[in-house]
Amino acid sequence: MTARGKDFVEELPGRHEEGWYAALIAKAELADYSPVRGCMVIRPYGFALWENMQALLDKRFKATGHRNAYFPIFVPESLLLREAEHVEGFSPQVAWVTEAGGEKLDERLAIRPTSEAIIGTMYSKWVQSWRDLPILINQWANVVRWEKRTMPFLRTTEFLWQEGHTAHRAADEAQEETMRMLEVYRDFVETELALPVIKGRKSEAEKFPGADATYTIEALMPGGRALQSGTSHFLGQNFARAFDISFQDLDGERRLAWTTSWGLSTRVIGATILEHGDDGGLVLPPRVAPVQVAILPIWGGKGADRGAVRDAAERLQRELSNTTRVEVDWSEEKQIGWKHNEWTLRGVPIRLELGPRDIASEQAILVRRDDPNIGRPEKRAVPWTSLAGTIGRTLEDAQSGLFKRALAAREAQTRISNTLDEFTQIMDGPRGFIRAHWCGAAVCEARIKEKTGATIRCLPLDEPAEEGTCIVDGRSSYARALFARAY
RNA sequence: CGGGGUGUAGCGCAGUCUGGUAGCGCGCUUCGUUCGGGACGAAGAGGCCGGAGGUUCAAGUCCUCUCACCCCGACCA
Repeated sequence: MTARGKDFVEELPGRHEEGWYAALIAKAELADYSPVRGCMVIRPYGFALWENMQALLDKRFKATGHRNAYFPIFVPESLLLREAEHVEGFSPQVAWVTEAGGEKLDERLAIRPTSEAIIGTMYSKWVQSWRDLPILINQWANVVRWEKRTMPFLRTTEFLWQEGHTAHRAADEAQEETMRMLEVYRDFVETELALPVIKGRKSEAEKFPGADATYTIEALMPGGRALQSGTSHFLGQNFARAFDISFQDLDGERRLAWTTSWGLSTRVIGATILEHGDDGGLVLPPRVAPVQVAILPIWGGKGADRGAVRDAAERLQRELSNTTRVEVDWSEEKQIGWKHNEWTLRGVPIRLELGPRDIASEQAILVRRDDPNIGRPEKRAVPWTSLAGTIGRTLEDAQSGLFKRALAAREAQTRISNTLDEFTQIMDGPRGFIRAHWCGAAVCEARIKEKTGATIRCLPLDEPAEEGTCIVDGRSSYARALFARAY
């Protein structure tokens, strides 16, 4: 690496250094801090990433029979108070509107921290007969939760997400829906974001306020901390009871509906950045990258034929744009080294260099962002005629490569522990996932959290049955729980 | 909300102890030379020193109060 190249890398803290994440978000222009505490501005490049994620997820929602709708951002206090556990869980985080139109409001309005209350109220009006069920609705929205400590994308006061809310005639149907959407999340996050996750059920202490059961997909970030990346809740009849979502069944009996809710937020953008990024900056999974291929024209020195380079770049852009998201860096002032670093920082999966020498031999130089050798990656000459095919295969290869790399990293950071002492040592050191026996008692869970900072991320669904004893009190356990410090 | 830290040009910082004309690097503008991994020269533009009050002939610097952000904890998608 040249001295200059090194200077560039030094501008960005190393992958495992303090400040890497925040500096990267700023430099790659994903987001910026706003004048509002804890709220960030998602900049066009970051928003394009979110739009790609939305499109891929929304397609899955539609394919599983859901439709989109939109509900108000304000929730009257009386509605929020209907479900006891729900209020208790969310009230410390709620922002209230108490005054509007120059007058104090008779009833204050919550800015939604989640929409079960307002949606449940509407479902109550819409459901009369068993024929009205199921209701399968999703909304893309913003919500506000007054967090004490914020971090771009991972935890912000206002964030964007989607929340699905469904109502069903029977418990098993709602339970199936809960699991179906959990699987949709797993598939989305693993396939599109290349983030390996573990599906599981939350413990009583960690479940959604008001739910009978909460299911989650948990990812492990490079720092050895877990990130809850999506949740699906089986709400039982709790909300149906609170909001009177009832219907007359086939047999003439009046019954309460069974409901579910599930959400995934812009937090996954943070997960994608953390998981795949490196010393050079962002590394975006090709399937969601706003720009998949960056064409970097090399204009050549004085007397070089810039027109020929321009024509070739235009031609390649036109051809490739049928199958990929291509952008040409048309700037003529910046030098090629600058451009390389810029597009590296932005995580674009493939860069194509196109200079006078390449024009002569009708080829382009292809460089992969996922090449671990950031400063001087492998450069491959590809003839124009086979470029589209090569790029298609390379993008797929990069996508699966990112997933495999992340999976291997997670496996390397997943440990089995049979004693609390050993558990504590791991949490004081490398952290990561720990699979340990737990008797199911909340006090034992709390004890582990107090001693190590780790919480039960989930009780993995595919965890094999295994007789063991709780690492805290020694009582019997029949499967290992998954522990980690959380983001 | 506790504990620690930082606010000075777009960004990164020095100057504050010991009060006396606002500095440096990068970036930006213009011109010229360069151009296959962050080029070079010349000339420029850009500041209510986070905010409010106070002390003083004089405040970036001292005092009081505030606000914001960052890091570490407790709370959380």
